Amino acid sequence: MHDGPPYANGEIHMGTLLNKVLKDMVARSLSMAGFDSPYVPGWDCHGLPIEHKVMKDLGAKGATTSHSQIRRLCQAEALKWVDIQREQFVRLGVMGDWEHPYLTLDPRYEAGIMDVLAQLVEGGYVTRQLKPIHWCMSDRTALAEAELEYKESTTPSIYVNFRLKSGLPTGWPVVDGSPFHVMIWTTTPWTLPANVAVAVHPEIVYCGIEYVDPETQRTTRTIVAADLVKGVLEKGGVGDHVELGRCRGRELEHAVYEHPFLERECPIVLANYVSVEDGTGLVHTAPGHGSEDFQTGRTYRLPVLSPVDEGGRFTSEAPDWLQGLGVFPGNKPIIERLRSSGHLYREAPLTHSYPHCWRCKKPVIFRATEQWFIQVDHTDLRQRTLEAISQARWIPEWGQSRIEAMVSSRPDWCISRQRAWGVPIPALKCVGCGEQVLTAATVRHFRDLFRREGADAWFSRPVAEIMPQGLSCPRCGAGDFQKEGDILDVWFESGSSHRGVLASEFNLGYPAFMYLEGSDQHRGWFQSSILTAVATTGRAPFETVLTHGFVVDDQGRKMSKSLGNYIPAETATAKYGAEVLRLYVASMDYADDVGMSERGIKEASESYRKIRNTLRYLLGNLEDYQGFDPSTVDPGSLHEIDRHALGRLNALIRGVRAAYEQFEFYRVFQQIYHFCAVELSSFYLDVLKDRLYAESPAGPERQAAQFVLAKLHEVLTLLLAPILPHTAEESWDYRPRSEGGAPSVHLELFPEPDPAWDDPDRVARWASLLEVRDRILVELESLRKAKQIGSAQEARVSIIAPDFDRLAARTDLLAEVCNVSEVVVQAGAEGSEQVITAERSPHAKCERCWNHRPDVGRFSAHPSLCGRCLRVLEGASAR
RNA sequence: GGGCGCAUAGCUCAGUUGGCUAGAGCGCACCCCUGAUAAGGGUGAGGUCCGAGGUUCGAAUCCUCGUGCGCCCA
Repeated sequence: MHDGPPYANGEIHMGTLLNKVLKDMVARSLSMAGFDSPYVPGWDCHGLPIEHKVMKDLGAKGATTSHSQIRRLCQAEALKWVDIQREQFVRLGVMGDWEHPYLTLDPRYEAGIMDVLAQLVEGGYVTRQLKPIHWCMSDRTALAEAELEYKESTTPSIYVNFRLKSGLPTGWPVVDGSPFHVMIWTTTPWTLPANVAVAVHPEIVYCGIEYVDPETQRTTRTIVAADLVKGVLEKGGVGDHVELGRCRGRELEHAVYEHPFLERECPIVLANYVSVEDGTGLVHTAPGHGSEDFQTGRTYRLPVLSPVDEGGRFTSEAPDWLQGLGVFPGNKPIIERLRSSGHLYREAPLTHSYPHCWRCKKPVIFRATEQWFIQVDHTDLRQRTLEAISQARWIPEWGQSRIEAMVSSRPDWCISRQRAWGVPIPALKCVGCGEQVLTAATVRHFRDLFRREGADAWFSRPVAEIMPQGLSCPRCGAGDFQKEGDILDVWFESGSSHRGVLASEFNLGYPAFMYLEGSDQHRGWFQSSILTAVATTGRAPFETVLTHGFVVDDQGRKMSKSLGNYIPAETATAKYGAEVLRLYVASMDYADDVGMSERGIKEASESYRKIRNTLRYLLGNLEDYQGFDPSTVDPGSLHEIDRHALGRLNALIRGVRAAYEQFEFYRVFQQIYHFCAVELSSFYLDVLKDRLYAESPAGPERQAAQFVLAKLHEVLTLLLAPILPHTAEESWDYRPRSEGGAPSVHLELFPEPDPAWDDPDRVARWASLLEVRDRILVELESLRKAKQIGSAQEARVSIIAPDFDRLAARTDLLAEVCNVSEVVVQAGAEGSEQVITAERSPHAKCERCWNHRPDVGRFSAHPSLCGRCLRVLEGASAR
């Protein structure tokens, strides 16, 4: 069992609790099934949320605080939560090497990450490509989604006609001198220099129309989504139009248009995100300035243009009339240019939600920058990963199709982040020519450095001290370098745990037997782990992946603080106790989402008390059993019902062990609980009371019963141990000494069924016996309602049965299992119905055992006792 | 909008390849016990098997289309 590291930030929640408890039950049950089942917990310590928290605490000081100092604060923050969460996990009874967890900020772990990276670089997977990211022009920095604030902002909103050169749908009228256009809409005119395509939706219906522009009086032919024609023309003040043709978007694919102010011919492409909610249904596409555009660009191999520098000014790649201008001021000349060239259909200001920088509050832009990528299709990595996926076991099975779909369609993996709190990508930039040096040899050099000094060395020490000696630029041969500032995606870090934890340091073995996480990790950790593992080792880092659903409330809605259905794990544990919460987790089928509620926890408490009280009763009646050797009990002295109980216990052992093997803890719970409540509490233990309380304390009758009680106690305690570790341990401590065994129940193995108690004939006999019992109990109930009796012992049952011979032999047993004082059977006519009647016993009640017996009163020395009790008492006094 | 799932009693779960009046435990109601007592026992009432179509002699079960909820994307 390899632990997927939770994020070291904040209190644990019910989802964390669910995950950790399930892992613990897996690890403990495997241990008791005879496996070596170590568990090394881990924590994910780097990443934006922690850095974000630290920066917020720093406030204005943040801007002037050094990277190294920020990193020190982040580390303190992460370690603080590691301690808090560790305490909470221990409190939940999760068994693991808590003194030696793995932390992603541990230098040994960081070295493991570098080791994986070196191998990927060596294999040629790692490349540098342009990718658009959120960029603050004022702070000159990349921003993560969490660092954006969405506010209302007013921008120009323009409709532009791009002249179509070819690809008009067949059948549409072609007129010389009156070309068709495609009309696009955008609120960021400044991105038009980077326009390389127009996207349409394959299924949306588009209309070719002809209208007269009210301003220029020019007749124009253009294409707009059919649903938007009316609105678009109204906005432009156009009265009439003529429809010239209709087509689906897919018919427009590969048509070619001319860029409105650059010498560039661009294609119409298809994209599923295009909608008719606003605009024209045709989307201006600039892969350098938008995330979706970038994806579409990858599909169609479009160039990623981003003629904008760090300060948000147009570069020399932009037309000369824009160079040096800021992007927002650039809107105006672009619009004027479009107007004068006749491409502009309409312009108006629009106020809409727009992302702003969390720190300087200014609007941000999308700007393409160079990022490090892992190429998913290099040397067939995607196919090899899919193959590895098919060789792992996925529980539930649909997890496989889920991750397969994701891996099949995932883009290249961008592994660089422009942050402070993480493990650096140790790329060196040649001061002379700007070449980025990142080779397997340099990465391994830094791996060794990080192992010695930690990744902080990258940030705190000058490049000359830490760079490989004698390194020269492979392109220009110069020897001066500077450190690049990017860090690795945290998914790369945790996804490397198979190296830093499984394959080294902790001696856990590779691959892991199991990864067990929530189903969201099909996109997260499972995927980052298997990709890096297949690329570096050729195989999956796990044999089995078990996933669980999410914690929802009792109505199936997600838990959130704002909905008011949130149950804090910490307070629930304090209020109800770890064992109750563990039992609650165990009682539900985690493959689906698990519904949790205060009421549900209360019900789990009830179940827990029933189980606990059953164990307590067993122990209570074994009080004098210490030192007694069960092996001296003659199996022949066991009653029929004792053998029945042990047979049922065999069935329980088999059922529960099978459920553990399938990790179906709710079946473990259902079976154990049912056994405690139905087989024991309401039946066997109730029936046993006469022997336990009234028979001679050390006599064979009572000792036979105690023999069974000890067995029941031992088996139940062992079977419960993975789910209720504290309760089981406590119960184990009180077991009869003669049972021997390990000092802790958690060092024991699961019990085996004893074939001596298997008897198919007995099972059949008891099935019919219990049917008769059910009918007797109904009769007793009507007698009770009639106020004839209170307890069953006050009753005498008469049965008139056609199968007299079979039943007559069992009258004692019937009386025993029904707790009545007497059962009498009479022969009935052949083929007649069985008739059961009950009445108040005519006999006197024995003061000692409370049975109503005919011989009560016959013994002058003890007129209130029955013969059995008199014998017991005389035996006791004779001693 | 797309991918993957889930839906049987108030709750947690059964319900084989379609085949008895859809089951169990808990909870609930009522009753009993007072030698498991912040316990124990008994009886009983609870179901539009998410909905609508379809296949079939027969559907909780198979098919189609929906609805609701969840995770991941967009």
